Formats: sequence, structure tokens, C-alpha cells
Amino acid sequence: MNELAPDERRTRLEELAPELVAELEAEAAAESEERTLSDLPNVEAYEQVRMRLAPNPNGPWHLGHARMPAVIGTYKERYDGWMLCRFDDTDPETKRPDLDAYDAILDAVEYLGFEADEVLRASDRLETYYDHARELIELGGAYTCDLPAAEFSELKNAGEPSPNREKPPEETMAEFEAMVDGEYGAGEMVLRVKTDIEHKNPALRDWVAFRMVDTPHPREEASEYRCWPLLDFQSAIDDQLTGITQIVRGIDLQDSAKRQRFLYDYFDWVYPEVMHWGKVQVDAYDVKMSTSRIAELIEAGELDGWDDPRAPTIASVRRRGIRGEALTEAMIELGTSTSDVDLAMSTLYAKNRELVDDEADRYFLVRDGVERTIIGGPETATPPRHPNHEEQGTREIPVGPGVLIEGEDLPGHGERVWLKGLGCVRHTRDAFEFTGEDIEVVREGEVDVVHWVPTEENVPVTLRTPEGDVEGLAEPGFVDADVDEVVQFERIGYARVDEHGEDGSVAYFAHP
RNA sequence: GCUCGCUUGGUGUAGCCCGGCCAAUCAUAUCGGCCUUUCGAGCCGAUGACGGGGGUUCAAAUCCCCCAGCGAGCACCA
Repeated sequence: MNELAPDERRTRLEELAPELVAELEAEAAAESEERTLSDLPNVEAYEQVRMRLAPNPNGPWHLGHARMPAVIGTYKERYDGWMLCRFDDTDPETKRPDLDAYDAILDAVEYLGFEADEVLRASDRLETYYDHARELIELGGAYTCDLPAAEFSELKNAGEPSPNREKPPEETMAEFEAMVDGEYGAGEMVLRVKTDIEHKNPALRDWVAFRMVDTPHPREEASEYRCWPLLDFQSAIDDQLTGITQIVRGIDLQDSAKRQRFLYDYFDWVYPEVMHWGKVQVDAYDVKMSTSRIAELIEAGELDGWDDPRAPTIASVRRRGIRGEALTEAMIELGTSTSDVDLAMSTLYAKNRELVDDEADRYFLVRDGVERTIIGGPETATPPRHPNHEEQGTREIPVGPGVLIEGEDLPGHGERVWLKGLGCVRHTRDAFEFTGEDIEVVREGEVDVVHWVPTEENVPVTLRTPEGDVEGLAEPGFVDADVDEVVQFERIGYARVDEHGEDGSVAYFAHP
């Protein structure tokens, strides 16, 4: 049996035990669907899988952010769970929220194919955080500290406590209320969680839970608050209150869980399961994938906006006609390993091509065209809309007195070229002379097939690509391609029709 | 400096927890072939990886130790 080829072995097995084959196939199918992401830890322990997206709305999303909804949303579907989108907008200053980003992010989540069951903004929940801080103070788990940051850092690194550490809870409580009332300025007072000042990992020692911020929050509803929680406190409280069971977050937050466990111990709560993943980087972009960097370039006018095709953002690939589903799939395939990963754009493109190809009508677009008079031949060309789908019909291109083809495609004098959908021509005396030859000449490899447009009635097109804008001329019928539709410019690649204007059309290049 | 983590082909990933079925999965990429009036799609094929060194074991990608490389935290950012 082992000497047989796999195919033969299978055939034999089918004869001998058909039920076994079916079983193997079912297993394989289940694996290909499910095994792209590893199982969530300890799912059995909870009634329902409850997860959260916790974006900082300090700007619209770049491509790396897609991983969060892609993975968490996929888990939600797999386990029939629940998903929260919680905006962790507790820093009105350094990572100041961008008021447009809240909706842009929810929109991006939807584009990726998911929807949050609930949406919360941390900046709406300050009173809740204050209440828990008060409770923590009563439990003796926190103290107010007026040491300058640098001074505390020095003590902490030496494993020495702040002189404020043993302050009575009443005093801490009074000072914390003064913080809440805005009686201190930035840097004058913080509330620290009492952990273990001699903990071998210095990152965990007596971390800050609340600090003063002078800058008002951009959301009007939150603009009066001056005493703001830091991520570790806010997120810990919210995860507990919203019943989060599994957390997936970046490796930069790998110590967060360890810090937050001190809090959970004070409150006698059970910490959720945690997974960490590394950074995602994307090849093929000149622009660094960073919210603040992209914002700067837009501000400076070097990018047209978040959806500029040169920007590594979700809005950009969306405008280029890449489906959210393709991005989600690509992100899922990256898995959740803790090492940094590179997303090859070619993988994303391959996924998208698979999704859009069947419906992408074909058009000719000539960049850098050279004009030639045409001698003889039919008056109209009728290439198919889609070579694999005859039922989608053909398109009509009037030939007229001459055609344009790309400079690179121009054959030498006396040489022939096949104008796709039209026929074979010979390049003679700066004209194309129709030869009437059969397609056989192409099949035998003698003649190359090229795309072309008529010199008259063509449509000027600006093709916006990640490498910059390219001007070209499309066949007349291109004006009928619907805006938002993804088409294929033959021999160039897929593009999304963006607009048809008076002076021409605009398309965004997706990928080859 | 202290602490934590990671390292499978060009890229990503599976396998590692519970050692043997792993001469290592799948995808993408590249190259080649078939088909084709596309440099697209489809089909077929090829290329290509367990960071290094020790150890345990009949047997190690998988367990242990050391080294190297990479990343992260030690912020009154998230």
C-alpha cells in the first residue's frame, strides 16, 4: 500500500472504506477553516466568550489596526461570542483624541466585516473610575504621591518606597478628592497603586493610576475633567465591569496584565485570559505606518488625506477597491504570534484578486501612448467584458482613423503586433496596416498581443497608484463603468472607478 | 543596567504545551509547463525553512542548559 502513489492509495481506500475517506475529508475541511487562528485559551471556563476592541481614537486607522477587529471579530464568530468596541480615550494631551476618528474607526470595523455589540467611550466613564479608585484607597491599595516623576523613578529603581507610601487612607482619600476636583495642576499629584516596591521587575512597582491633565478633553462631555486614569487602571476596571473573558493585545502591553493583577487582587476579581501579539509591519510603502506620522504628512500637504493611495491606511486600500474581507483574511493568516510580523501586500492583493476577478469588467487603458494611423480592418472591435465569462457579453470599441498603444508595446518597423479584440497589424511607415492574419500567429508565439485605444472618443483617466499618479487614455466605454466598481485594465491591473468628471475619469489602482 | 518575551523557506503560518506518524503543513512569492486574443484566472510542476552550540533520550522542530540575534516594558502615552 505504501508503495502506491497518494492518488492510487486514495482510490484504493475509497474502495475499501468509503466512510473513512469522508471522515478524513471532513477533518481536513474543518482544519482549513478553523486552524488559521489557534483556539482561544480556557473557553470552557466561561459561559460566553466576551472580547473587546480597545482603540485609541487619536486618528483613523492604519493597516496594522485591521488586525484587531479581524482577529477578535473572527473569534467572536467562531465562539458565537460578544464584542465590545471601547474607545480608550483617557489622554486628552499626548495622544489627543481626534473627534473624527471615533466614527472612522467604527466604519473601518464594519468595512472589515464586523460589528461591535456595544460601543463605549472611556471618557464617558470617569465617575466609574473615580468610584473604584475610592474603593481601592479604602482597601489600602493606593496612595497619593506628589513626588516628581524623575524622583520617584530613582527611588523605584533602587527598590525604595516613596515617602508617601504609608500615608493613612484618609489623607490619600482627601488628596484624591482634591485631584478629582481639579485642585492640582499637571505633574503635582498622582494616585499610585501599591504593588510591591521590591518586585524584581521594576516595571511593576507602584504604578500610576491617575494623574492631572491641564488640557481639556476634546469631547465636550468630558472637557471639565482634569483627573484622568491611565490605561492600566481604566482598562482593568472596564474589562471587569463589561465581563471581558479573553483579551488580545499588543506585546507592548505585555506587562499590563501583570500590573493589573495587583488591582484584581485588591478587588478579589479574576483576571481574564490574555494573549499578546507582536507588531505588524507592511512592506511596499514609503510612508511609515504610524498614526502620528501619517497625520503629519497630511498636515504638511504631502499626502492628500487618510485615503491617499500612498498612505498605508485602511481608508486608502478601501478606496483602491480592496475588500475588507481580503484584509481580514490576510490579517487572520498572520496569526497571533508574539514576534513581529511583516504583512506582504502581495498576499493581500492575492486575496483580493480572488474576490474581485469574477466581476471585474475588462477595459483598455493606454499610458504613455503613441499614435498610429490604422489602414484597413474592421471599424469596430468587440472584445469580451470578461474572458472567462462569455455571458457577461462584449464591449464595443469604435476604431476610427487611428489608435494609441503604449510606447513599450510599439513593434519595430516591419514587425507585427496583435491589437487585442481587433486583429493583427504590421507597423509600416508610421502606420498600422491590417494584415488579416488568423489568431494562429499569436498561438505560435510570433506576434504579441497588446491593448490599445482609439485616438478619437477615448477617455482621459488619472490612475492614482501607491507610487503616484499616472495619466492614461481609456476606451470610450469606460465612462459607463459604475463609480465604485472594480475593473481590470487589461495588462495593467485592477482598479476602482472613483469618479467620472467633465475632464476625464479618476481610478484608484488596486493591484496587478 | 533590571525585567519579560520571541527566533520554522523571500514573506506569513501549522506543528512545539502532551518527543516518534515531520526527509516538516498551508498560503503567498519566484521560476517553468499547459491553457488563454492579458503580464489576469485556472490547472500542473519546481524552488525554498526548524538561529548556533551543548545535553537528556532508542528517538528532539518539539524537553533542559548556554550563546547569539530580534522585540518589548522599566512614562504622570495608549
